[in-house]
Amino acid sequence: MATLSDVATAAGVSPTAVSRYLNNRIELPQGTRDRIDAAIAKLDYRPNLLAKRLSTGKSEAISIVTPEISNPFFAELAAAVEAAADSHGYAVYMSSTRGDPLREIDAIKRLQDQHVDGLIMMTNRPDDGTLAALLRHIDNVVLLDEDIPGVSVPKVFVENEQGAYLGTRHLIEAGHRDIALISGPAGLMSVRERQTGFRRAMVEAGLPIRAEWLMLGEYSRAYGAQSAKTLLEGSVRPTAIMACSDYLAIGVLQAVRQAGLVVPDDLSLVGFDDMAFAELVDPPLTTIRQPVAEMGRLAFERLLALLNKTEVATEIRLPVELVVRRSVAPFVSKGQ
Amino acid sequence: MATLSDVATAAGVSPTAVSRYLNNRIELPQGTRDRIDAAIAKLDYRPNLLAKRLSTGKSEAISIVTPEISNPFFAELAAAVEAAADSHGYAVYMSSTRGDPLREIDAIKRLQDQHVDGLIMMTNRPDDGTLAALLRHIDNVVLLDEDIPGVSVPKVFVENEQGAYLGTRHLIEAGHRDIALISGPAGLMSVRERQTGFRRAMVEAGLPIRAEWLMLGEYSRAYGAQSAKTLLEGSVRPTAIMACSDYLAIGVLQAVRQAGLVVPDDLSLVGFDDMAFAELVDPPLTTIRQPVAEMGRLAFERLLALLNKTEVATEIRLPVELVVRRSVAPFVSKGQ
DNA sequence: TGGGCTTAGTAAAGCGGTTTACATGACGAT
DNA sequence: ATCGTCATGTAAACCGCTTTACTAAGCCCA
Repeated sequence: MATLSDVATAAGVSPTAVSRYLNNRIELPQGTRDRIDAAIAKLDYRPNLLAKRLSTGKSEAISIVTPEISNPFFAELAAAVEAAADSHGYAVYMSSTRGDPLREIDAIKRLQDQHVDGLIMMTNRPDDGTLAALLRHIDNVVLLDEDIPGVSVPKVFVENEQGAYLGTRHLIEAGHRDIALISGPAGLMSVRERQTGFRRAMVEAGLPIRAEWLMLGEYSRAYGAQSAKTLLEGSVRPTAIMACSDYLAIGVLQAVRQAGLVVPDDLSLVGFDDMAFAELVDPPLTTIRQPVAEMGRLAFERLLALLNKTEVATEIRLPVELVVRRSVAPFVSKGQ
Repeated sequence: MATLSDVATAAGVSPTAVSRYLNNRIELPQGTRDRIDAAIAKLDYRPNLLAKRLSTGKSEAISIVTPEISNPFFAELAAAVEAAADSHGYAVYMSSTRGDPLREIDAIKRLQDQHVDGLIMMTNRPDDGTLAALLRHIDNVVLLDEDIPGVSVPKVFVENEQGAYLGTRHLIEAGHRDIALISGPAGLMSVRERQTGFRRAMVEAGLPIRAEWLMLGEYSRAYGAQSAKTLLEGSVRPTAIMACSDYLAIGVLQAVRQAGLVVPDDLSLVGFDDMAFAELVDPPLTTIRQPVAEMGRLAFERLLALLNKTEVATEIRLPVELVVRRSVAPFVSKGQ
């Protein structure tokens, strides 16, 4: 590979001149410019990014940390971030933590190594304070999708409370009164907020909330199935379920089918996320759509602003919307 | 951040000693080792990777190029690669080409910039020779999932021919004789091979292959739906379809439903890939499973071997397997 | 004719490591 | 006493680029 010096020699100028010319830090007469351009073309010179980075201390790269990149929700988020980053000339490192806190910490350390300029962090487990402590002294991080309490960085979330409210109200409007909630781990912001939205809709409609119908566990298909099974085996059955993720909803769907029942005839169901498969399952899932592409793009833009020091740590909330498909049916009283 | 020199000063030795000690290139007496270790701990020294890379010319990072990271198939592949890379201390750059050849070329250039040590490349469009020409002079690339003809690098593919053969034979064994094939773009290796497998099964069973039932287009849901519509509207209808990707199969599923028909009662269907949603759709899809995790892992290992010069350019074929679910029914003749 | 201002550059010191080649002192052997 | 050898390191160049501070030459103007 040709180096900057090679180009300089070939063009009969100093390396400094070439460097400054390439970075628009100097005005050179046409003749000199032509000689440099010719040398670059002839030698097929391409700057060594490593050297550039070492020298400038910037890497023009960011890292995105997801719990699991093979999860379509995070994959879509990552894809949106990547697209935005790419359009600004930033490369993207990715890492899946697979729920391992150590790997989350690793990613943050990489950032400290100046390996990358900034970090977009997604997590899906409640933090015990470790992450918060680590992030407290770092200022080029953006939190996406889920909060880590106690750190003040830009955050891009959705209207979780409103989402659960919309979903629950949709069920209530269909005539349901006995509605259960299935959600993720208790410590998570999204779980708390969605629960609040659920409660608001129920209270507003004057409906009772049964403690044993509030299932908080994890955002997984398995937990959805298990919770649904428990609910269906209870002495009193709900007629509808608000599931706080599509994965949970899929689990419910399978458990219901296994019990020989049918969604929505025997049980109405609303999901959350609107992942690609939501409209492919049977029945197509009524769910709360998160603007995933928008979230990813915005997160990158916040980060970029942060790097350019034009951003203060602020929290953005993106709207969600109810997508009506076919997993909710009007309530028909048992007596009929 | 503390530097190597800081550590050396604190430990009362030269930077050389510290560097060599950290890289196991020198034997030092216990006392010296302890002083260095203490200095590292006290200063919280962490090596600057950029400097290290510039110096060694290695980046301990690879890049993975996918057509679209939000596509679960590629996301799973990427996740597997990432996991393998991570366990060997390699970081992973990701880029989605979104079908843009320019972005594929970009990724290769990044490699040449020594930005990364190696590249795992996935593509899903036939190459017009541009990529092949670019890759011809590069030796740290591994091709995954799909071929680029004319380049001799390690390749990790699946038994495409056998997969389509198994799927088609499964349909034949269920009594079907009128079987259509829906697949991706004509120029692709996987498409060619799967077509061959399909033909082999048909010929073996003495069944005719109708040219108008060979649909080659693209691996997308839309094309699956459109092809199914065409097939259903034809004067003679197939009773079964071999779809060469689960995305295609989903499209078929939707078109069939739209036509007021039912899978598998009116039409049997086999997919290819066994993506996560394959068992979630209605009916759960009988399909050909690709060992995605294995593919990703193996691809990384090939690349690693390549970097260590212990690998010759060889092509690996991974076995696929038929996963029977509920989208295939025995053929019942119309007369009944 | 010399002082100041432009123009068109350059020298050299970093950035933070790695690596090659060499140095110093102690010790054992002759 | 001297030589060779081993143990224990070190000096300095280098990776390829950026950046700060400086300079040489030319020109204008008084």
